[in-house]
Amino acid sequence: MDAPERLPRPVPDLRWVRAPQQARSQETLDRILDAAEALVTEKGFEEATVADVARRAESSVGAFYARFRDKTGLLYALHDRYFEQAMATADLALDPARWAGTKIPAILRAVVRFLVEIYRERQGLIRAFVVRNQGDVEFRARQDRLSRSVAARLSALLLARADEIAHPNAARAVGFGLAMTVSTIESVVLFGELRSSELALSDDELAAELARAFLAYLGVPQHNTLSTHP
Amino acid sequence: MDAPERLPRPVPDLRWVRAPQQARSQETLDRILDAAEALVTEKGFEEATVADVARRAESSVGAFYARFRDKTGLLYALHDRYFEQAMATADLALDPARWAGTKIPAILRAVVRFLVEIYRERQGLIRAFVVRNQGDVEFRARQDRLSRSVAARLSALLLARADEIAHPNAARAVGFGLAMTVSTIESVVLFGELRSSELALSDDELAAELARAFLAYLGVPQHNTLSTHP
DNA sequence: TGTACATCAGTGAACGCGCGTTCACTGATGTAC
DNA sequence: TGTACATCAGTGAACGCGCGTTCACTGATGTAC
Repeated sequence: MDAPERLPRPVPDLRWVRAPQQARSQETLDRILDAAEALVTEKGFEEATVADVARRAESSVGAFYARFRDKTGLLYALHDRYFEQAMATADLALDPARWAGTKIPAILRAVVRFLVEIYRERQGLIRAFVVRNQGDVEFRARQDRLSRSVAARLSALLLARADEIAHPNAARAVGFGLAMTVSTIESVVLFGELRSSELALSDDELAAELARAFLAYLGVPQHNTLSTHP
Repeated sequence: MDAPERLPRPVPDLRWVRAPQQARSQETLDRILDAAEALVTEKGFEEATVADVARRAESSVGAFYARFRDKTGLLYALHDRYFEQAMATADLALDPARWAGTKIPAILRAVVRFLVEIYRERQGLIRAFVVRNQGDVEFRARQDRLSRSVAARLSALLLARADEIAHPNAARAVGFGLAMTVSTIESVVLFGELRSSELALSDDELAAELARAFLAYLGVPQHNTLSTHP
């Protein structure tokens, strides 16, 4: 769920990183990646200087370039780590077995709340990715793979319950509804839309309204909350 | 509606521009602003060089700095022009008189379609503003003023018809629904979300789905399209 | 167990590029008398 | 109607700063014999 920590460290399938040959350099690489993630989280990718990263990792600029082709390679490597975690998380969270016997409202409420939580927890890093999407086609393609995979899993779950959906085109509705949800989470959580208005919402309220909207859009009847199973 | 053209040119309330004293320099300023808008539209603000702008305006870098404190002043001036137009447009489009006797579904369908059109027409410029919002607090405040004003006008319109709305908190629903709508338009139109997926939508379809979602979320019954007045 | 040599890692000063900003100078417009 | 002077506009080469990237060099680790 909040996966950044100590997984067996899925060394990012190294297209963006020159493979270390000794344990020593593997450690350096780890320190660089961790330092970079922290800095990018704090100040964004453009604002995080290679020298910054090196210093924070208690390494050196030269060591950095021994591992990465260029500064972009770093962001790609960070995205690789994130990508692995996110995919694994989505697999778990959207596993059909897990939701057997559950109706759409309960599923969607849980999923939406979960999305809000993840975006909140990893705000800085995800923001850096989203910002990068503007203008880096290659990078957008990678993000697309992730969101499409999440969409596919969610679709499978919901379309298996298509009888609850009144929208004339259930497949489109699921996809578009998810897109609306994610877009809104991005504006609100990542970029603080609404923050200063009298409409400021807590994360719980945000999740509740998003779920309500999604369900209404699908045309799924919403029993006035409360019961999680019928 | 597509207002960039020849309004009496509301010379941007000149906090960001040093006022010209002669007709000649006024013309130069106009050329610079037009050139800048074109370039920013094409390549974004960061990517548009001061030298680029000067060249395109058939002016010079020095002339540029005779008018603008710095490069940022230029974006602010462009936003001033846009802001004036957008406010005027919103005033017209959301004037209560104009919608007297019309029910919520017809209003929302029109407004959403209109928003999609505007974002499509002025894609490049608006994208530049949105991108700038990430990281320039001052700038975000300006954008906020605009969106809040639009929200207020739309709220007035819809809350006057609150009896059509089933959502338990109509005011919040209108505000949040608009936020969802705008966020989604930004992702889809400005940043090409969904473009490559099998979910790719035309602008008409996008507007239709957005309106459907907004109405469903508000809890406004949707007579199967067709009739515009009751 | 030691010695020689090759490769891997790491260091940080120096380089260079892009771009915003300045500045010394030329020309145009306006005003005074 | 002209002349002198002040201010406004405009020009573009030169400056300087930030930052990514390179490179000559030192030290550590591994391998051969």
